[in-house]
Amino acid sequence: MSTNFDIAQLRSSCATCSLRELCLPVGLNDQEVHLLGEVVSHKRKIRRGGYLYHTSTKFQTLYAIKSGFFKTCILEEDGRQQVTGFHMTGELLGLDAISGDLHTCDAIALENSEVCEIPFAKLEEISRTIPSLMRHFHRIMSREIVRDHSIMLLLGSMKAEERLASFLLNMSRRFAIRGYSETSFILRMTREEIGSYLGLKLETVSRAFSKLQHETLITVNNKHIQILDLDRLKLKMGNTSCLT
Amino acid sequence: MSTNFDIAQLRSSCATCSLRELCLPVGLNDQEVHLLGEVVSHKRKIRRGGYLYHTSTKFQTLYAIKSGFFKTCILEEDGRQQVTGFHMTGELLGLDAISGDLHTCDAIALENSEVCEIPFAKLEEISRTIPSLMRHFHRIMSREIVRDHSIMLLLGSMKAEERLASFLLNMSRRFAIRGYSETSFILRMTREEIGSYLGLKLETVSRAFSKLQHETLITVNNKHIQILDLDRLKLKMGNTSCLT
DNA sequence: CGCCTTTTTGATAGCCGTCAAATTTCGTGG
DNA sequence: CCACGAAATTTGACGGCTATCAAAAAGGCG
Repeated sequence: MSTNFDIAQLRSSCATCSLRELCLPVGLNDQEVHLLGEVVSHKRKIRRGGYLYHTSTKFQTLYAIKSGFFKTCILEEDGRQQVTGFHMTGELLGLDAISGDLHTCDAIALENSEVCEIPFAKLEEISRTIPSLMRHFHRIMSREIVRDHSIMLLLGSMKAEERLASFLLNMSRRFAIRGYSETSFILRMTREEIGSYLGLKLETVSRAFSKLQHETLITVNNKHIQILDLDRLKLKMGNTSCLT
Repeated sequence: MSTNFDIAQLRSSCATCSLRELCLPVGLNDQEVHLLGEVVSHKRKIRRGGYLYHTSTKFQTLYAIKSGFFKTCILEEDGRQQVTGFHMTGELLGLDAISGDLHTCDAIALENSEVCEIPFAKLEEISRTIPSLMRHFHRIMSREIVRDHSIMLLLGSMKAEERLASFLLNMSRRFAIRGYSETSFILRMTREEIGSYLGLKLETVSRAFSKLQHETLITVNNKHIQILDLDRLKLKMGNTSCLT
């Protein structure tokens, strides 16, 4: 029975996870990954539309997305709302909550999803003995800051079509990294959610889709997007670094 | 002579720095602060208009602002530019560079300034033995992410006047924390830089200043701003959390 | 299959960007 | 300390982009 238990552990641990090279374990050796796996043993399933966490609830664990797709959004008292990000497999959720021990946004599943729970106190603890883990964790936080800066550039200086092109190229690249097609994919979010993320109204997003389609840069079939000319789409947005 | 040296060390170390409660040493005991001080011994002066670092240069050290005022901005190949932040004493610069070992923005002094150099490798090293340092460093990075999210909200959903009100309230609060007046201060940056930060053109910023002045919410004398009614100014921006 | 949500498209209005010119401020050198 | 020129700021007029309002069409879930 001990054997069965070990196998189950192994199965669900970081060591054998297909996302090992995308997620927190990047750069760790086998022994280190094993240690990390013991900290990250617990998992959680979230149904489409369900909340992974709510704003203002206590923060104790980070979450790594094992499968599925999430959005995070902030909601102000006055009703103002904004999607701050869309999140795919291997990405970490909850980094914003470290600063105040409370979640500062809602995380909502856009399809049935599964996450790995990473108790933050334990992560800090073991990262003291695994320098490469600490370093990679710092890189992940820093990358989030860089991402946010490029979204600020987008929101501050791009027109609707440029924003949408930028968004599609970003999606394309992230799908490609995960082994999916970079030119044909299904968007999990609504036009309204895209608009909130890009600082546009849903009608403007819809119009921008139509415009890009008329210019034969993409094909739009509701949520199914096909990119017909990646290079020309990149030109659209002036060769900026497209939401790194 | 050994005595003189020790005194000099002490003088320039974190232990006696007036920003101890604002900066990296928050939450550390005397012994820990002393250790940190040895890592942070080197300082650097930057003249107004000078660069602390350039985009794409190698990253090795973080900087804590000892005195003065900085802006950070990203510059795209196509000429698109955006101010990503204004930075005051006690704040850390360079966090964005951790992810790729290269600086992703320019940091420029808006007045004669002095910074403390924090070799990042050494910071990671000693934070392994000082858990409270590691924790606070994580909080600082996380806070940067939260700040960026609130700027995204601002850029994505606020009108010009609301953005400016939000910006002024943010400045006000940060001056107050540092012991300066929260209702009367000198802005170090130009209208164009404010506009770049807020996703507006300089003329629009100027008009928004005039509008707020006509409504007797503030008094504007070029770079000198006086806030006449903090509460009404907060109402202006719909009680959002004003660039936390 | 039917209802509800999402998306598309059109018409109109308002905010902000652009262009322009006058005025003030600031930095430099005499 | 003053004077000059460059830079920054303010204000006006106009146009374009996007929000808003509205209605129809398409898609999805029970």
